[in-house]
Amino acid sequence: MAELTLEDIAKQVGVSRSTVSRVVNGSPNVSPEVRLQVEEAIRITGFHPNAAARSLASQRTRVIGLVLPRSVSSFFTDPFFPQLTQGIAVGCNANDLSLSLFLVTNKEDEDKIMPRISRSGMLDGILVQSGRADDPLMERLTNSRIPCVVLGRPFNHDCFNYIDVDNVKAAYSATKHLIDLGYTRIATITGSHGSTVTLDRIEGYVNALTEAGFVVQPSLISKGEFSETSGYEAMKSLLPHKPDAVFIASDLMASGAIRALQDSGLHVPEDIALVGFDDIPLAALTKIRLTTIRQPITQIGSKGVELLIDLIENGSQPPRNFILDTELIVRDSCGAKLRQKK
Amino acid sequence: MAELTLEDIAKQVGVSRSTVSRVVNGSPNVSPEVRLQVEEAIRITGFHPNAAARSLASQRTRVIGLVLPRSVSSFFTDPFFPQLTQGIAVGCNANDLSLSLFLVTNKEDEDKIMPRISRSGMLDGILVQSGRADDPLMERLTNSRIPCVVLGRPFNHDCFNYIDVDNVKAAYSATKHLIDLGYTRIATITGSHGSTVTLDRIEGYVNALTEAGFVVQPSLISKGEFSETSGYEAMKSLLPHKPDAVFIASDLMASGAIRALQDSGLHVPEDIALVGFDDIPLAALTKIRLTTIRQPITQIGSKGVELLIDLIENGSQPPRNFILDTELIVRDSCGAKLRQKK
DNA sequence: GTGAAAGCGCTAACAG
DNA sequence: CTGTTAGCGCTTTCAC
Repeated sequence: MAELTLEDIAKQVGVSRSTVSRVVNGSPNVSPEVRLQVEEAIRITGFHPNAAARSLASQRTRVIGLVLPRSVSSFFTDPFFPQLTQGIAVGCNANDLSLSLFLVTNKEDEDKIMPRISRSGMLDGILVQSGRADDPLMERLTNSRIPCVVLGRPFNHDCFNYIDVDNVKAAYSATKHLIDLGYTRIATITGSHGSTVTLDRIEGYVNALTEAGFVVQPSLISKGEFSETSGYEAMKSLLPHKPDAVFIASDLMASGAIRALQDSGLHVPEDIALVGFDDIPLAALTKIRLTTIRQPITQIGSKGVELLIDLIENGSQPPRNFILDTELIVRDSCGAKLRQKK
Repeated sequence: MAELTLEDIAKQVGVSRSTVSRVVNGSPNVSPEVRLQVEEAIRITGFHPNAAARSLASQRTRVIGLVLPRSVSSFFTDPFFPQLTQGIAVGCNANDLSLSLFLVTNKEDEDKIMPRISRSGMLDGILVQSGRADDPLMERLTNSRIPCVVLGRPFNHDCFNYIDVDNVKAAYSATKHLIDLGYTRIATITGSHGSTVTLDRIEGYVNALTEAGFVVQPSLISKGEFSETSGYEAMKSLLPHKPDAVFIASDLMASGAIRALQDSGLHVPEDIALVGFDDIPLAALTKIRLTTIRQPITQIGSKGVELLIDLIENGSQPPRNFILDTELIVRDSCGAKLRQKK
């Protein structure tokens, strides 16, 4: 069976192609009787308008892109990204949008994919997960005219539409929680170097310490890069400096840290208390349940879709942003249940 | 700047639109000099052909879809899916294809998404992850004419193009490994009810037991559904029946099983030996490193893309399939290092 | 090797 | 409220 066209339906009902088009697009300018007839014909035949022709004529594709840059090397090791993707997918489904996924794995990908993204008219808008200070992708994207929402805080946040959580505040509250529990040598394991999340979370950590009158000790700040293994290594390197608590910038790294502690014969939270970040499913399932900062990951995704749709329909000036709330989830790893709050 | 068209480039170089089109599409029928000039003009202007117009004229979109049905509820809890997605993305990048992601989360999604997938000409072909016996999606997909590759073994595998591993053989080798190590009360935790992976893995388990002269005991077969929690529950329910080893249909469930064992004060592998399935990154990172069956997850994805491209270009009859190899990865949880092989 | 011309199936003025 | 008429930007015969 050859694919049906508007014309076929029009002929069948005895109206013009335009009328059928109006019905398909929900235009009010169609008489009820005609509308019913056309709808019936469409239903019976299973007609579905051709997407390419539609896009060509209307300059709209109803497709948005999700770009995960090279810096996101951990698409499948950290549940954060799949969960974000899921949130976006749900938002797309709800709005009759299709989602195109661009996983950039190397420089060649980037060079090949970028023009397709920005110049071929294939996408109505894009979502980019990025918080790298120096991501070359961001610049290329800014130069293109395509509506764009960043998931995470862009380095130069005045120029972008973005969705984020207040990482400074969240890290502050995590660290403050440890301070309030009476810990005095509070370390931190950071995220990847150069990303805004990492900078913000360090800032929150420093703020809390400073506010409480502690001196920030560089030896208690250990660099991770969001992977489990990096959490393990970072924890190991922290041990000689005898921290009694650690704020860790992701749950995945926290699970690595726990592994390092186990290997060293130390107990959580008795010997060292831990607070993580993200609240991935794993956090509640480890043997020592993780106290952590919950991010509304799914909502970041769906809110991003919402904002993007708005930009597409109403223009993107001036840049807007939404800061979503985080929540401290107290479980076992912080030792709150063993200690007395001050 | 308005978007450039073929015509603009043509005018600029002083040739016809057709010639530019030929250059863009790598047709051999262009003189070297003209080709060079056109290429130069394209490079300078940054011209990129309009995807919609191209699709409309050529009936090709260079977009393929990845459909993850409702039954895949665990897109972000089990690393299997993200990893598969990554493999597919890499395959797409390598072949200048775009990837459209359809995460079906409920019945409404399915009804809305399906016609878009199969009738709107938006996709050149699709990849479906599915192994449910009764997935309604599969039937709808078969009825549509769109080239389709199933990732996993479809229930009625004669009718489909698919990529899979030999789950029967893999489960057999996992179970056989436990038998060879001298265990005598070997249990299994299965995957979700009704999926072909689950059936196949049970079959392999039964085969190994039978071959070794063991009687298959229903009380030693516990139903999971691929989630961590279900692994935990399944292990708990197995405990009263005193297994000395368990073959578990996924690493994620295995990690749940380990948690259950820890809660019960039992040690792996001293009290109970475990073999998992998948070899997700986590498997090598748990405190008790998991012996498991490694699936070439990424390759399943990229091979799927490859086959799909072939179907699109050369037709899909007769149905073809590729069965990829698995490998038993011996680590600590099976107790191989404590026991003497027979 | 190159150009002219005819669509691909749809939307969007515009006229009635 | 409805039909007519132009395209949207490209591919693809078909002549030359």
